[in-house]
Amino acid sequence: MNDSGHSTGSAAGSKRKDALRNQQTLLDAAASVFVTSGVEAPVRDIAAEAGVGTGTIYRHFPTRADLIIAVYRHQVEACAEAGPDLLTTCPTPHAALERWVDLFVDFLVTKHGLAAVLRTDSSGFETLHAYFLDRLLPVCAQLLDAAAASGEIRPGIDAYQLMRGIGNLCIGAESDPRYDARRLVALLVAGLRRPS
Amino acid sequence: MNDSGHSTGSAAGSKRKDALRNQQTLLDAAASVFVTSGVEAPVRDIAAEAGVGTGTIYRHFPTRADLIIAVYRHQVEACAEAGPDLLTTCPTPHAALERWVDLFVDFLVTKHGLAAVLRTDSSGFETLHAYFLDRLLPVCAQLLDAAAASGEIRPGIDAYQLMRGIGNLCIGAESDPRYDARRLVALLVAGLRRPS
DNA sequence: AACAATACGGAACACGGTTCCGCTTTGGCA
DNA sequence: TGCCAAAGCGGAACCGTGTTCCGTATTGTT
Repeated sequence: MNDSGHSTGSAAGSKRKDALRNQQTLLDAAASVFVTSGVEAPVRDIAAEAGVGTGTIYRHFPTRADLIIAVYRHQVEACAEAGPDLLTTCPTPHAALERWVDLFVDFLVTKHGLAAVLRTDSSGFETLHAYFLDRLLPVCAQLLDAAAASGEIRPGIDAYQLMRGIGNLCIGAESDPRYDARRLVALLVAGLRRPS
Repeated sequence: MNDSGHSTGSAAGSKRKDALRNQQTLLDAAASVFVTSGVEAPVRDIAAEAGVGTGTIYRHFPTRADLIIAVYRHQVEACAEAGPDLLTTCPTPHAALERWVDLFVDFLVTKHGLAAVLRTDSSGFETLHAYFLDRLLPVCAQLLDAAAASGEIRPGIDAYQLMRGIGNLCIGAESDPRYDARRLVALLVAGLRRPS
């Protein structure tokens, strides 16, 4: 309890106030750059936007992926928390699954290039991949299980595959007007339904 | 009419024989490296494997993507030509579509990292993207049209979206045992069926 | 055999992530 | 208030890629 009690949301135990200020500046700058140039914007651009050196970024965020995580943590949390809510709100588990997938897809498609960074390979982004999985996989699994338990969907696809499939389908969706990721994902989720 | 009329198969109008030999050596080396290290192997590795300098690669293939195209041209052609055949061989157009998609997916999944390189972005690979589209899109469209004409599938997804969706679903499939791209693609294609 | 055209090798460049280190700022303490 | 060690900072430097450039070697024609 040594600081005045306001935290920036993340685990900000750092001591010096200029460091804290810079951390926030960086998050803002990154968010701004991500919006205009996409998630794959060069670190140097973010540093420039924040008016700091590149070293500063790496002291606060061990790797580019960690910065991305930090920027989108709130939204990922929101997405994760929405899962259980939808399950109680929606008429059927499958409907809840559909809604949740919509949320997830909107999130991915909205953030320029985020989806492309979720795939297993693309070195340097294991952290990001792991974070998304850690946080969202259980939620997706819960929805999937509920839908399975209610007999609405056929088995054979687990939450991991579904999430990777959705993530993959969203790649490049924002930069190609001819490609509608939402529709394809919807098709996929519809395909989960029991044929009966 | 100055040359003796033997060509290596591709548009090889180049004159000097060492150049032709090197071109073939490069194709073989590239094919070999792609198998062991994936399509994203560094140009220098391919040059080393072929025992030539990097400059030589770029004289024969303007860009890395062109080398990839050259290596896989045969298989892409085969895939393209299989389309019409399947249409006459299979009992229904939808079955033909399924078979063809299987072929395409096998091709993508087999070649380490090829799928990842088909997306619209990933600068430097526009050539490859364009080639795949030019060659395979008409085939896919023909199959899709036939299936639509026979009333087996519902409209709303065009060939372009289907191909991009399939390509995306195949990304990373070879490096992740927990992910079965074939199954997801099958789900997608199954989802095209008319609900009735 | 000589020479011009062609091709070659690999150093050099552009660009992106990441590391390193000398300098600056901060904040506790006298 | 002034001092100083610790914490933080900037950005040059490093590494790995794709790509370009140019001096040199090879080819084949006269």
